[in-house]
Amino acid sequence: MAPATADLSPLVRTLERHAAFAPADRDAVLALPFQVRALTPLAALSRAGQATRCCHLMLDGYAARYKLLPDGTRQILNILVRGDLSGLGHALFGLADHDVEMATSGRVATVSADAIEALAAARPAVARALWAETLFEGAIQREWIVNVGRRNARARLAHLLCEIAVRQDQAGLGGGRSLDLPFTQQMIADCAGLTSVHVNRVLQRLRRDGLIAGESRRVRIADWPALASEAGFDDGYLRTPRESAGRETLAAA
Amino acid sequence: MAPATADLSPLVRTLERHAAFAPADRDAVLALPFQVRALTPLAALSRAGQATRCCHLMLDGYAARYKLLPDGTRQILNILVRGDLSGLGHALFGLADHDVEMATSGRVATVSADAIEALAAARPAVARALWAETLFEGAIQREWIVNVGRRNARARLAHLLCEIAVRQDQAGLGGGRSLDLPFTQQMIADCAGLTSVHVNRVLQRLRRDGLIAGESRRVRIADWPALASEAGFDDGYLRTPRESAGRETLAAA
DNA sequence: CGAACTTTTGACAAGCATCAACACGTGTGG
DNA sequence: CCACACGTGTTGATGCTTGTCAAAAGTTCG
Repeated sequence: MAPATADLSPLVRTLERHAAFAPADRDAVLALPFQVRALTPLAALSRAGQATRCCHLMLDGYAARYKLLPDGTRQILNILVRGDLSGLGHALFGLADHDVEMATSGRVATVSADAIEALAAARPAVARALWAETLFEGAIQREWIVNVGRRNARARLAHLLCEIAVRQDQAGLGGGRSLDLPFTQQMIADCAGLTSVHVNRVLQRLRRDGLIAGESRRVRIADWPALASEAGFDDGYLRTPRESAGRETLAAA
Repeated sequence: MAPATADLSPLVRTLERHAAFAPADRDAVLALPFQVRALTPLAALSRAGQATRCCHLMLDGYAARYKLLPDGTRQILNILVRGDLSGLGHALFGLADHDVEMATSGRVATVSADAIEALAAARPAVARALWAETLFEGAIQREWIVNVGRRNARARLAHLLCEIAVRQDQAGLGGGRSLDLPFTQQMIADCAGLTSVHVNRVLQRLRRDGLIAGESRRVRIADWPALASEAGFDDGYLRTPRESAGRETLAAA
């Protein structure tokens, strides 16, 4: 995968979506002390109930936040891609309220919460960007509530694929509409609040209808307009004001 | 209802859950310029797509954030009670990505985003509290994803009632476990991702089983342990570290 | 006192879950 | 190198949960 970019530049990229950074801001972020770890699937970044004072920046691969219910079912809350921060809240509160673990193999950079808080206190632009990023994550989570609450299985999966494709694209990963999703159908089911059996059937239909292509674990979006339309997908919630003003986006193209 | 407490003290109360305030911090928050408005049900606090540079503090009554889907269905994303801030994200981004409107009559205090940002820039404790409050709202929204994604209708409604009861209690409103919910069943349905017909039936069963009491629009929790148990309700996500350390909470009692 | 909304009820349909196999690929150890 | 175990994907049969449609009864408010 991504070569030896073992620095915090993905974080700079993420934060600069929200606020204008002076060179000194950029340098300050890049100067944060961190530690890179290569992880395998299922490796934990946070465990619910665990005390913690550090957070994690995704460098490669995918991670998933989720909550486990008493009956053993699980609900995935978000998929983390390159540039995403895991556990900002956990770090600030000192306690994790949900689990985060790797969905694929990949690398993460671990940063101490103290260093981040100190940086936020010292540099207003960084503080504002961190706050805005937190608000931004909230917008994504609200869209997930809508997804599981008010869309049927087909639209839910379509929406999930659209969102991940756009977020991948924004992270500077692979070609916009293609999607190399190494997720099991069980994991997709846990994102959508469905069973893996039903996900299997709906995915087959989407494939048969020409909306997606590729065999399992290699989903490719074959017909973006149709998929986005069935999903009721509007990428507005994934764009920041600074971006909307400027460059072209995937969905608009 | 609440008498003439037309100041920003509910905001101070909310923020002090997250960070230790010096008297000067308190005073600075209370000194924010604001404007109180008495609103009737359905009055808008934000409209999706609308440009805005102010946010709203709930003083009395309830409001609801929601998103409308192309097919006309709606999904409520959160219920706002006294002390909650509406539209922090909208204000910071300058654009609303969802609707917020009053669910009952009540009063809100409107504050300009510029004033809040200036205050955050000037007082680190306030900035930190605002950031923490944003993270905190994220925790509530994650629990809503779980609720609509992985619980059946009965547990969803039970969970919703438990959450609102605890949040009301935390806001310093009415007696802990009693709940005076002036919501239509359609509104409850929009919170839970269900239809109003099904909500009606499930509510009847909860009443018949002795978990709740009171006629419509006057729900009272009759058997907290049983209701919380069926909901799989754990109030951990509603408590901040500063609180957990100290005083007694509703669910623990 | 009537209009508009909300709650309630019933009959029926559909979407999705559940259960239980079986197929397929991959990796591992004998 | 083969046999086997294991995780994952696939399929079918069946049934429960929830949605849909429609109408009646109750409520609120001008």
